[in-house]
Amino acid sequence: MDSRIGDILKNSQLSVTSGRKKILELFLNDAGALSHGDIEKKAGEKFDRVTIYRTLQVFLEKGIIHNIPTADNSILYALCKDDCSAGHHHDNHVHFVCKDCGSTVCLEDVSIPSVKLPKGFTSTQIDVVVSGVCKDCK
Amino acid sequence: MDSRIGDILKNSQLSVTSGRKKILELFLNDAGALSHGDIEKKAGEKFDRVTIYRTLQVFLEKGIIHNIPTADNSILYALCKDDCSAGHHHDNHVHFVCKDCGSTVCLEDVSIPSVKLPKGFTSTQIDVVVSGVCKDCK
DNA sequence: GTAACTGCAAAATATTTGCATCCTT
DNA sequence: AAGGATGCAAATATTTTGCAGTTAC
Repeated sequence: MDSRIGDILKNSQLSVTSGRKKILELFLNDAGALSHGDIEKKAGEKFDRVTIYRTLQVFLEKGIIHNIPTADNSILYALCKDDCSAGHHHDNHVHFVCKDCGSTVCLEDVSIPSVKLPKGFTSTQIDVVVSGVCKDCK
Repeated sequence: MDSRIGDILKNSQLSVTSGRKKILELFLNDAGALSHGDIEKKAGEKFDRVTIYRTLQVFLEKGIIHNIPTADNSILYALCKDDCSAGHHHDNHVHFVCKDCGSTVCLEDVSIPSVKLPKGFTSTQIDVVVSGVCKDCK
């Protein structure tokens, strides 16, 4: 088992339970983003829908994961990088949604271009979602 | 009544009905984006939830409106520009979500910066959602 | 042992579908 | 008149909440 799992949970002052470990493991193994449904499937019917809801919510609050806005408005979650802390995301990378295989990946190495806002607007977060065809589906 | 309303519907080969006119009017009057709930409220209990669902879906298919991915994953819709046609959106502007007043507006005059994708990736659409404080809430 | 977490049941919401009726063309 | 659009009812799906039993620390 990945030693990072316990560390991440402890760092966020969460009890280390089997459910949380399992969900966290899914995120660590799967480079991409996962929806509630994905987790339910991949976890292998092991635990309750409700537990997944609550776990994802706690992870969000603690800054372990973040949610990704998608063009089709499905709800996706992905691991945050180390420099995310509770309530303060520095999630400045591009998300890519493949229209063929449906997977969503974080393009860590593509930096978010700066956006010039009109006078009076202040930005605290910028999400960029690119839709298209990924390298595996080409 | 705004003469554009009838034109838009006719151009999309849709029957001009009171429900569609009303919903379209809301979009034309309100510069920002609307959620299903917003429409229900603003329409003044006049028509059925189901009609709203179906109308929004038809508008989406015809390219009259598009949906906006938001950081909190609520579903928002906004009018498409003239150069949108059914199934082919050229929705290349930035969306701004105000964390204070909750409104979402399209920043038509802020162009989408180009994004360099890794080898093998092809993009067909880029959505940029900026979260922050708008000029009215500052 | 205590506080936190989980599972089950159930409630509250949201979305989809079928069908009869009404409206637009 | 014919086809599409609407409203109502009901079926599904999704998310939230309460509570009792279990587990982590």
